[in-house]
Order: sequence, then structure tokens, then C-alpha cells
Amino acid sequence: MSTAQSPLARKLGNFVALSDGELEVLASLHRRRRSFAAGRDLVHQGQTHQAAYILAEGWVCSYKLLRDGTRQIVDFQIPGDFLGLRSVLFRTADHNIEPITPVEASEVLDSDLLQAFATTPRLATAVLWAASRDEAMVVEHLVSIGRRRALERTAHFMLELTARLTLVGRGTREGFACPLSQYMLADALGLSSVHINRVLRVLREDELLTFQQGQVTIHDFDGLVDLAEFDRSYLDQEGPLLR
Amino acid sequence: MSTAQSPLARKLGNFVALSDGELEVLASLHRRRRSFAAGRDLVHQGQTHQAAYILAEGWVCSYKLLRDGTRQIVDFQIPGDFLGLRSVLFRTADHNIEPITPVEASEVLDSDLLQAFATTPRLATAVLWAASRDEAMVVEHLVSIGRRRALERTAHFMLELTARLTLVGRGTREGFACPLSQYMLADALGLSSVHINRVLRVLREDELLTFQQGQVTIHDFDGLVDLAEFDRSYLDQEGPLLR
DNA sequence: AGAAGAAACTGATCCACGGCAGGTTTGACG
DNA sequence: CGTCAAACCTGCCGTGGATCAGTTTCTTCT
Repeated sequence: MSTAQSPLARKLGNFVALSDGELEVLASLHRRRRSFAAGRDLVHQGQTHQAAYILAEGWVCSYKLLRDGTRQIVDFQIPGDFLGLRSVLFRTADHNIEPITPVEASEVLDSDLLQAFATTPRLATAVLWAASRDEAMVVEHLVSIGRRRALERTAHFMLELTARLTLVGRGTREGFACPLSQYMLADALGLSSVHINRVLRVLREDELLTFQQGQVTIHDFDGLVDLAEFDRSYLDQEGPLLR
Repeated sequence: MSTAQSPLARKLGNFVALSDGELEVLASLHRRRRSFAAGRDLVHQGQTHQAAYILAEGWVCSYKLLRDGTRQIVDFQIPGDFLGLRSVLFRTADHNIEPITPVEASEVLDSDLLQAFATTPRLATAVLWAASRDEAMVVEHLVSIGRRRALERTAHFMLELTARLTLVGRGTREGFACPLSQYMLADALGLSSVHINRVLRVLREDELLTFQQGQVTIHDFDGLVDLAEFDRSYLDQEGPLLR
């Protein structure tokens, strides 16, 4: 196995044990490397003919703007995630995509992807598995916004991030580096930044979690899981399901 | 073309012009018909080895329950929609599925589906298109819950339903038959049933829309679209994109 | 080192929506 | 035709979170 795995390879490795050949096919998808600066939209709502990417480094967010200027961040993408797969199917993008940090990403042609799937079906399985897990997280997010109050909602979100980052080796249940501002957190959780600030203070005072200077530190993991009613099956996975 | 099309065939026909052969393949997926009574859960959270279905008749909802007894309805499925596709990938269901009305559905084996896709690639395109459109609606729903207030949120939801039902010929911009109770509406929109009731009254008094006795009547379609900031691209489609 | 601009934080006030407590209509069923 | 259960509707009051209007602390740039 290669020593310098891409985040995607690492992520998929959690679901399916990948052979050297499969890893090579994966690596071949990473030609066509691109860099993007933070803050400048990668994709605009309504834009057409969009490429898909695999995120190699950095964080990105997908959001929608409303008439009154508010926005809702639908999801964050972290290393190992696909970017704008849907905008390829749909001929026109239905949301904006903005890099939060400087970003490294590999452009993927749908033809390459289909090609890769055809030669290595297990890879297709792994990608589908990973994608459906990500989609499940969006659903959890929806449930959170609809029915949990600010404190539980924020706790749940932090655990989602922990789970996802752990899959690509960028986090542990002790914490992770987090480039999000409180404004972004607010727009993701459907709250005001003022209120997020207060919620973070409570989490800190209750000695559950600290979010400071780009670093999330988890003081009481089990306490958080309990508070947020976080589904442990997102965490408990040990080793690939398919060998 | 056959005279008695399934809702799924009708839905896909909006995206891809289907040949007689393709329609036949579609029809062949509808062997293995099943009926389900209203109110009895079709799938429980945590249940394993679940089949996928194509909904032929009736309405279904997917929801999650929280510890405190509240629930969040994530999505409704209407005729022509797939059911539990994700529970097949994931070995265990992460949400409940409950028929709202008596339901007719066809069980689909993943092998049959893959077979169908292999023989008729255009069908695969159509299904993917339809699926990504449905997913886009879930995203809109999330945005709604996060950033729109009750009135706009409810209006938006009604328009989502209108758009989806229109695709399968069960609705027009004049209205549609709607078996949802105000409680379900509340659980879908992240509101209390009391508040939904008030919102519906306002919509009625403003002569935008009436929801009574299982019937939604739209009085001012454009007014609703404007109020809800509804994305017209979900509506404006005239005829298949792929001929 | 100082200026300028983000981002983080805080207190006071407001309001959209929830919760409760009840009343009324509708429909199913014997 | 009477009974019972859902669903629907309404008024009142409580509250979680928004909004406003700042101050303070970090970053970054010169």
C-alpha cells in the first residue's frame, strides 16, 4: 500500500479494504490538480457546465442565499469529499460553493469516474457507501435544525464533524482543527452568530467542548454524545465492512 | 406508448423521452406488487435487510424520532418515488418509514435494477436525474427550515409538493389532493401543529392557498411563488431534456 | 509599532413561535 | 342516531432565540 494516501483513499478504506490496484486507480483520478483561494466562490448559483472535484486539502462550504441576505449553509466539505457531483448531473448549479480555506482539489471528468467504476466495481461500492453516509449526515442536519434546540444542535454538529474528520485522519474524539468562524457556524445551524457565541460559552462552561482559535477541543465526548442524542453507529465502525 | 403508464414512467418521461422498449423494462420492474395499510410502519429505525420499493399508489413519509417524543419528517414520498434505496446500501435503516394512506408498491431487487440499467442506459440517466432532483428538494427543505419563517416555509413546502405531484400528473397549479394532517405538516416543517393551523389561516385569509378536507387549492400561484422565493426552475420544465 | 478590519463577545430589548388548556367540527362505527 | 376519537381551531402566556448596538480581542498589513 502506498504511504502517502489521499484523503479519499483513506475515507473509502473505512468501508472497503482496497487492493493496490484499486488504490492506483484512485490515485489516477488525482491528476489535474487545482488550487483555489479562500473566500472566492468556486461555483455560483445558476452557473452552468460545472466540473466535479475531489477535495484533497482544505475546507469548503455549500450554501444558498435568500433574498433578505441571510444564507443557509447546507454542508461543509472536507478532504476526501466530492464536490459538485450534483451540478454535473443537473446542467445548472443550484447552490454556491465557497472555499473556507485555501483549497487543493482534483478535477474529475465524469468519463474518468465511470471508467474507474467499470474497471473496479468494489471502488464503486465504496464511493456509493461513502456518499450515502454523507447524505445521511445531511438528513441528520435537517432533523437537528427542525427539532433540536440550539445547544443540542450545536453539540450534534460538532460530533458530525468529529466523525467525518476521523474517517480521513483529521480528527479524534479529543478534537480537531476547525477553520470555521462563528458566523459560518451560525449560517450552518440556522442560528444568529450572537446566539452561537452564547451557546459556545455554555458548552465551554459545562466542560463539554471548547471552540477557540481554530481548534475544537472535546473535554467530555460521552457527555456530548448523550446531550446531542448522537447516533453512535456513525462512530463505532472498526475496520472495513467489505474485505 | 402504453396507455396505463406507471407514475414512475410518467415522472421519468419528464426528463428523458422513453422508447417503448424502455417503458417495457420499466414495467417489468413492477412485478412483485405489495400492499401496505396506512399507519403501520413499513421500516423501523435500526431494522436490517430491507428491500427497496417503487411507490405506485399512496403517500408515505420518512421520519426520525427524538428522545423527547418529537419527530422530524424528512421527506414525503409520492407515487413514482423510490423508497428505502439508501437502507439497501446501508445495511441498516437510519429512519422510519410510515404509510400515510393505503399504499401500493413494487418491491425492487437491486439486481433487477442494475440489470435494467445495464440494458437501457438512458433509463439509468433518467433515474439519476430524477433522484438528484428529489435530493435537491430535500436541500431546499433544509434551507427552508433553517432560514425561512413559518409562513414562507409553509408556502414553499406547498409549492414543492405541487411541483413534484405535477410531474406524475397528480397535481396542477390549481391544487392537488393532499392526505396530510396538520400534525404531519407540523412535523415536516419543524413547527407546532398549533402554529401550522394559524399559518394556514393566514394563507387562506390572504387568498393564497386553502388547505381543507384533504384538498389543497391554490388561489394565487404567482403570489405564493413570490412569497416563498420558490425557484421557478423546478416548475418551468416543458418536455423532456433528452430526446 | 500603529492602524484598520475581522472576528469574538456582551447586555438590553423584542418577537415569532411553542406550550397549555380548552372548545368545536368531522368522520367512523355500532 | 348516538358515541367516541381524531382532527381542527382558538386564546393566552411563556420563552428561546433574533436583533440592535455596541466593546474587546485578535489578525494582518504597512
